[in-house]
Amino acid sequence: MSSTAAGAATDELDPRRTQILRAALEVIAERGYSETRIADVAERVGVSPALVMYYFKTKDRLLAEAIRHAEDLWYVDGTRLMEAIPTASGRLEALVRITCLSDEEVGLSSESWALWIDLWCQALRRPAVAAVREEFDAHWRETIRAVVRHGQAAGEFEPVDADEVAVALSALLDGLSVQLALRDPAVTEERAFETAMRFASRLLGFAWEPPQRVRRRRA
Amino acid sequence: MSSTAAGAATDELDPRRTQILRAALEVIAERGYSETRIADVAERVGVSPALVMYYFKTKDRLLAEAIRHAEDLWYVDGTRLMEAIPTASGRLEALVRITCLSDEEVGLSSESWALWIDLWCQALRRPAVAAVREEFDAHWRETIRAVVRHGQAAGEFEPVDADEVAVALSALLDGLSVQLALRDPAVTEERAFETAMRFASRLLGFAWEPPQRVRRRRA
DNA sequence: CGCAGCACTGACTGACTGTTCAGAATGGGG
DNA sequence: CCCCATTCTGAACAGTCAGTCAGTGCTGCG
Repeated sequence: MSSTAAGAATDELDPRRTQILRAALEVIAERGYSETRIADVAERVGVSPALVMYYFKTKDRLLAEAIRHAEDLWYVDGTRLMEAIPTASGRLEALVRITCLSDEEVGLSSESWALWIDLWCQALRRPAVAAVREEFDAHWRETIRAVVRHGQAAGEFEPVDADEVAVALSALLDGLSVQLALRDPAVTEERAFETAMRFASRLLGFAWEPPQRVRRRRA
Repeated sequence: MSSTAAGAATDELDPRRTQILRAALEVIAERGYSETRIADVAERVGVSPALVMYYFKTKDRLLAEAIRHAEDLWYVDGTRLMEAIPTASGRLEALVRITCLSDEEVGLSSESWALWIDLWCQALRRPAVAAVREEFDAHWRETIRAVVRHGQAAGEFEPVDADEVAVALSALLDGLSVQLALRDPAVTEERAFETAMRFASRLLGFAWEPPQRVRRRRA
């Protein structure tokens, strides 16, 4: 999943290290943060548990670095995809799509949202995790804000407060994603996508109509 | 906190039992679901750990019942408060207020949102918890939907799809509450409240202006 | 060759904690 | 007063797991 050419650069630095980090991410996604045992991670890599301790002095450190690693991967893939799109409304739609729809090329939605919720949960009590989370969220809102400003400069969007939009839209996306991650029957991926887009278009005053029942085109 | 006269009825049934449940909720809020030890709960009540096992055969069962207990408390307090308000827009504002603002008489916001995030996290993997969560969320959306329909019947709100509004508004509130629970500096309680209300009023087409800097009145 | 440094392991331990169990206290009914 | 059910406890058990440590194999270098 993900990180096709993304992690290549970091892989060069210390293959074993990033190999362990990736394994840790997989285990976290499967078993949850607090249920992740270093034995699991070691087994997945095919090494002894002691080696994991050799690279990361402690379990906390391993998990913290794994989370940060996931953050990096996500942004490398995400921003690359975004920059390929010219119009602001198109970019915004891409943003919404990668958070709501899982069948995209940037395919980390379903399981990575679980990881995201887990991150929140840990951030409640572990200051180290909280710092990563806040940083990540600030970055995310900044991304939205930039798209909004871009669209406003180009005359695509109305001149509303970009900060306000960023807070509101990111919150809405978070909330919808929680329902998706928990597979709530009341919130399907399409519904989440359309709800978020309707919200965004109304807020920013640009035209947007939901795709017809057919799988949508519109690169 | 909360449950002034609320838990009275259930307290009669088995005082010790509900005493343990309440203690469990406190510990969960402090230490987190997965870090909660039965020894903690026992100590808080002032009994031996074995007694906790005596009432609830297993730890999982204790925690599951504690969550359900919290759910009950929340709704008893919540609906009682809501029914005292006549207008739909007033009710909606009350809904938004009890989720965003912590200094209200229904004072479970700050720490109970932590419990809520924890609930999501556990629901990811434990089917039993997932069931409680889904039921709770469905109930919550139904509450919103009812208020919307009520307002539409009274001509306060525009005739938009009530389901759609319920999904969108509950998602927005969830997302904002996450930021509040994690004490993100970018999202203060007032800001969350105003953002949600602006969203709701725009969506439903009713007039709403943010309160002036002064602490608002308007019962 | 010999040596130093690195990646790596197996076996162990120490702490923690859910759970059990045999039995003590308590209190009401006969 | 005795009996029985209920409530409650202290102590021990058993499993799990992060973290340690002494030592092994390997590689490259002088």
